[in-house]
This record gives sequence, structure tokens and C-alpha cells, in this order.
Amino acid sequence: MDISNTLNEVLVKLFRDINTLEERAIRTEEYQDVTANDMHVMEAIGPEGAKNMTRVARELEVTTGTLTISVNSLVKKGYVDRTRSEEDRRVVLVSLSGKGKKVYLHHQKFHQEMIEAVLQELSGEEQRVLEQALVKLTDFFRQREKNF
Amino acid sequence: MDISNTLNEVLVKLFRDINTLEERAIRTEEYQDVTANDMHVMEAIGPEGAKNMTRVARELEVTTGTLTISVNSLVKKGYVDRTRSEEDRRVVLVSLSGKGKKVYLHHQKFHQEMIEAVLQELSGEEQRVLEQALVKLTDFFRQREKNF
DNA sequence: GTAAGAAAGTTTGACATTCAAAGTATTTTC
DNA sequence: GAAAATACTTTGAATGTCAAACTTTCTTAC
Repeated sequence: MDISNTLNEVLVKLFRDINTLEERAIRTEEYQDVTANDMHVMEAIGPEGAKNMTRVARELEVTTGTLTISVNSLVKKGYVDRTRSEEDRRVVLVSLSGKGKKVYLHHQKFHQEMIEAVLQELSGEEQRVLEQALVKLTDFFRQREKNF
Repeated sequence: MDISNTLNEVLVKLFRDINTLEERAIRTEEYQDVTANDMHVMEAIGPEGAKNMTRVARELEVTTGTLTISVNSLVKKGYVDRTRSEEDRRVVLVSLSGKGKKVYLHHQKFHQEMIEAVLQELSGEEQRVLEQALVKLTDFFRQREKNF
């Protein structure tokens, strides 16, 4: 199979399924109630300190209305803390709870395993080449997106 | 930051960017009412002849109930034809209509163009290493699926 | 200072996607 | 020919999404 077929298959299948696959990876006995969307929101909030709703929504490219609903559920499940800013009472700050941070790390570990699987059997030189290629592609697609 | 952290970040963002780009590309003046999900269903049905519901559902990894709903909408929009099998009257056969085939080809062309554009950015060695990495990534998920 | 406008979030109403489980029609098995 | 299996649809409930209306709070312009 040549490269353009590989790329096409990855494009069609892997990208379609990646959410499902990640969700299955995150759901364990310990974290049964975490959806893929929950995970994305927690990733956008991040483990360091609090962010306001607008910023997280922009990062996720969803409306704040949508984020409100996601955060409602995450707060109810105990993964996210929500407080009102003292400096500006319009602002709502969200952050990962202790439980939220644990899930976050668990998911990071999954990512790490994924990367290790990819890097396996690639020499140091090849790893650098791959990194280079991916950076190029990221730039390429980011450029593209502006023109749509 | 070491190479595996860089790769992790690049991979996560790249995937998100490409998904967004592709979703936007589906909808054009001509095919405004085609959602990403519609496109996936049409891809699974394929341009050659008819398939039964169970087979398409298995390919998409959704329940037949879910597929029924997707197909209802595609039939209403005129992209898919649905007939009952003569040999086995329980079986429902779905196939792309003329309009459906046109969208299918349009989307395939987009894929091809995107892949060509991507490959143009990369040297021969970069292409080779990228392919290797993507195969590994696909294997990683495939392997994981078996153990769940 | 205060009225008008802007900004940050939430709520509402609508729709799409999904599943599990119950229901219908048809075929297979014994 | 009755019981079981199969193929599909329907139903009920949940999640995820947006646009638009709404509430509260802050900023700006006079």
C-alpha cells in the first residue's frame, strides 16, 4: 500500500473513530461517567489554575451556551469546580477538581502510550524527520483554514 | 520539551484542524444539507450497488436503529435509495442515488486533493517516515480495541 | 454620576445523533 | 407448523450543538 492510500485510510477511518477510541480508553471502572466530550472540556480547562468560560469556549470552538451545559454536567459529576470571579462578577472561573486532575493525568498517560507506540522502532533521526513533517502539516492546515 | 511531548501536541491539534477543515469542505453551495454524519453513511454504503442495513451499520459501528434514523434523513434529502429485498423480505437494501453518487465523488476528490497537497509539502523521506508513523498509530488503536 | 452600550454567562427552544429495549415482519429450524 | 432466529423500525431517554433572548455586571461617553 502506498503513502497516499495510507493517508486516505487514516483520514477516513481513524479520524472518524478517534473520539470513540479515546472515549473507550478513558472509561474504566474508576471513571465510568467520563464522555469524550467531557475529556475535551477538561483538556481545554487544563490542570493549572482557573480559566473563564469564554476562553475555554473559544479554545474548544463552541459557543458559551454549549460550554455552560458541558460544565453543568462536569460540576455535577464532580470533575470541575466553578466559581465567580471577585474582580469581575460577570466572569465565571472553571478549574479541575482533585478528581478532575486525576482523570486528566490518566488521559495524558494514554496519549503518552499512543506516542510511544508511534515512535517505537523509529531511530532518533527518523523521529526528528517525523516531527518536522508534522510541524509542516500543522502549518499547512492552519494556513488552509484561514481561507475557508 | 522532548520530542514525544511535541509530537503529542502536534498530533492532537493536527487531528482537530483536519477534522474541522474536512467538515467545512463537505458543505458547498451545491450540497448544503450534507452533514459529516451523512457523508460517513454514504461512504459506508459506497458507490457500487446496494448493501443491507446490518452490514452498513456494522461497518459504521452503530446500531441498526441509529442507521435507520440516518437513512430516513438521507432518503428524504434524496441522496439514498431504499428498497426491500425480493429474495428475503426482511432485508432492506440501501444504495446511493444519482445525487448521492455525485456527492460521494465530490468528497473523494476533496480527499485526493488534500492528500496531494499534503504530500507536496513533504520530502521523500518525510513521506516515508510519516507513513510508517500513521501505520503504527492505526495498529495501536486496532490492538487496543481487541483488548476491550 | 448616570444613561447607553458592551461583555460574560445562562437559559430556552429546536434539532441531530446515539443507544437499549420493545415491537413487527419474515425466514429458518426442528 | 410452532418456536426461535433474523432484519429492521420504533420508542424513550440522553448528550451535544447552535442561535437568540435574557440577566447581571462593568465600561464608556457625556
